[in-house]
Amino acid sequence: MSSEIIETRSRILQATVRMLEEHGGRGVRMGDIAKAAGISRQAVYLHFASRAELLVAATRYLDEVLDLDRRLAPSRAATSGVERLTLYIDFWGHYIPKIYGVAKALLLAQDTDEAAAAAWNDRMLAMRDGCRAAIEALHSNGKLAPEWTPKRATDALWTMLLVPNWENLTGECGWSTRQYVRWMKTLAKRTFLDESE
Amino acid sequence: MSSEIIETRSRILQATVRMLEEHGGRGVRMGDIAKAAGISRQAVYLHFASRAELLVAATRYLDEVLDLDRRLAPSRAATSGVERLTLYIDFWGHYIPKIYGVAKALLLAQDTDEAAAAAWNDRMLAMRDGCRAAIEALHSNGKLAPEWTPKRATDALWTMLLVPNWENLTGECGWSTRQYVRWMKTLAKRTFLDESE
DNA sequence: TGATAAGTTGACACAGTGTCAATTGACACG
DNA sequence: CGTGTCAATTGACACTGTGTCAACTTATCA
Repeated sequence: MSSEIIETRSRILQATVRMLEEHGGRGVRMGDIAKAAGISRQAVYLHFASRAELLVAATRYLDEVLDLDRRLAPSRAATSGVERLTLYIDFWGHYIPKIYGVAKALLLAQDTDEAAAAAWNDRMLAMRDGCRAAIEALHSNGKLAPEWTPKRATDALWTMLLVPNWENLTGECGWSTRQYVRWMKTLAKRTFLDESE
Repeated sequence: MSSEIIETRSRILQATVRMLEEHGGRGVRMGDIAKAAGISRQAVYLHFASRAELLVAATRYLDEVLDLDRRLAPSRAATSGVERLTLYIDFWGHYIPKIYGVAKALLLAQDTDEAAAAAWNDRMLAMRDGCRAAIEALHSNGKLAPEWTPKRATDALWTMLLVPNWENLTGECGWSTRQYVRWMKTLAKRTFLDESE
């Protein structure tokens, strides 16, 4: 039955997400995932053509489970540029830890896997688009500090919000995600906001 | 002769650096390096026990060739905290592109290789220490903005200067290293400097 | 009863790292 | 002149993980 196909498929995806979260995205093999899903390694290949494809599907699955659209809604509904900016940072900052395992695995797979690299890239470009929208909103409110063009401000905001920055601050430096988010908001406001008036 | 040993060893290191630079640190195999050095793959193992060890040696070799100490001297000789901070960013910002190939390879090897992960970590901790010294200098000048403790300011500066940020801005965003350095300096001054007085 | 489709088992190709043993070739020393 | 030493070579091989293939099982639907 097709409902069983779907069931197995999502058991695999659940197992993938769980394993990657548990191991910080490192050293999780196809066989480990299969075992965690209670099926044979080969059965995984009946549903996903390659490890990269599985990882990509897992990120999509996570987006769905975590209801990405609902989380994005507040920043999209913001009435001012500043609000949009801070709400977007809020969203993304709290989203990173939830997807970190899968994201890290995808990031590491870039080394050997062209498809994984492309998928990660796509993902980051989507995030960039959120940054662009926030900066654009600020700009059309006339609140973007004059030294910035929208393009360069987008570059800068995007880079600030990259996963490795969160990873370093919360991992190596011991910051909480809450502290991370607070700093990113302050930094973004100080950097991009035109205070004159 | 021991001079020949040294000669071969450094031919390997040169080849390693060259190959990694050419390929952005990706997909360079032991055999490729051997071929580039004009010896057999096995001969590489006569000088370096593993790929990770070779990569670590290559970073040390590069530090020597590029005269790390000389480059570090200006910031160490700075007379004020602000000067120390900006000169350190100058140093590091211009150093990254020179070591990028090797650094990226080490970063990617973290996935499979424990030793590579440890080596990269060491490296980053050394960089952190430079950040700490700059922040400390600022602090003892009474110029560190009051909302920062030295530890948290060090965390923040260190994270800002991480390789992936340079990678993203110069790679994906098309910034020049000069633009990158300029922005990092501005950002650091705005963020950490106490302007009151 | 028989077709279809998911899943299982086990074998295998392939790439890349690292190991091992036997051999070559140069050079130094008595 | 012969001998020992040592870097380097060649070729074989173990190991790990991904991905493929073929034969077989099981359940469901018609």
